[in-house]
Amino acid sequence: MEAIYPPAATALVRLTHEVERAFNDTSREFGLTPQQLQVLCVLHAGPVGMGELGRALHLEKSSLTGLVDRCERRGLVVRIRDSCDRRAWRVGLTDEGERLGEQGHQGVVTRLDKLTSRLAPADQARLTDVLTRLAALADE
Amino acid sequence: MEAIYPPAATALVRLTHEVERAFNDTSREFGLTPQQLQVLCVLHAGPVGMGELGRALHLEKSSLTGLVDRCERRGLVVRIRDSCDRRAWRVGLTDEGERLGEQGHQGVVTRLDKLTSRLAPADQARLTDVLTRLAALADE
DNA sequence: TATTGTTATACTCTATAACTATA
DNA sequence: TATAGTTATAGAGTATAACAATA
Repeated sequence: MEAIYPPAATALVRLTHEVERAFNDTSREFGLTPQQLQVLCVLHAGPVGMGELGRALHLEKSSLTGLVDRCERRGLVVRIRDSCDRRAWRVGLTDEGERLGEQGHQGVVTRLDKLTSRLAPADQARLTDVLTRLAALADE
Repeated sequence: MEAIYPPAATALVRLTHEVERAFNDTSREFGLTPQQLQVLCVLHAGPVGMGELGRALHLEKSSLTGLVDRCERRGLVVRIRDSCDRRAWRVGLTDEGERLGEQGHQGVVTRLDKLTSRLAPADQARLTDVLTRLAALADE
């Protein structure tokens, strides 16, 4: 697969596989799906509306309905009526969701750190610096 | 989501979303699923056995059977009997699979280049350098 | 006996279209 | 009329377990 990508894209795609692997392995370790772990990560910052959650995850609203349903059924999240708009819901973590989100996050970070820590310290600093700058561009 | 990751892992995860988005958008543009495009990318280097393909994609063998079935049904790949082992199959691209693989690859690269090209030239060089080194570590 | 791959089964994930309820 | 979210439906993706054929 590497051969057909130019350098920067090659490496980005290659590393994406590692991040996906970290998410797959970690979520499985805690009896979650990768998508459920994603939800827990997004909600760690606090409850959000379904619309906002869907945009964060790049999902159609009906896809999100199902995902939140399954998360709720597993006791990870709860739907709370929006106090201002009776059509809307906010989604927040349960204690269990908070706990698994923390542990899952830690598992992903640990796996990724295990990889990046093998770089020379100067390279680690450069990696963080350039990636952070690139991530900022992607956010604009 | 950013808030709970330390710098390097944060940016890696954030950029993974961009790569996934590039794959999602591109594959959709060509009427493929992201997983099917992945298969085309792996097979671009030449036919491989089911076992090797499964390892490359980190899939259980039964999952791969289904994925290859659907790719075959769409005319993207063909199964060819292994000449040495009558239990085994090799999977290769059809002309259509080759064509869509090329175009899909180009679409992903174009999207990612559009992002990285916004970095200063010196940063682009640093990005490629460090990411390539990190990818090499992940391959060991 | 061990290995290669498929089948059977059960979920999860996702999108499109149609719908309900509220704004 | 427009928006927030759900339901109905269909297909894709994945894993586990049991199985067939070959080594």
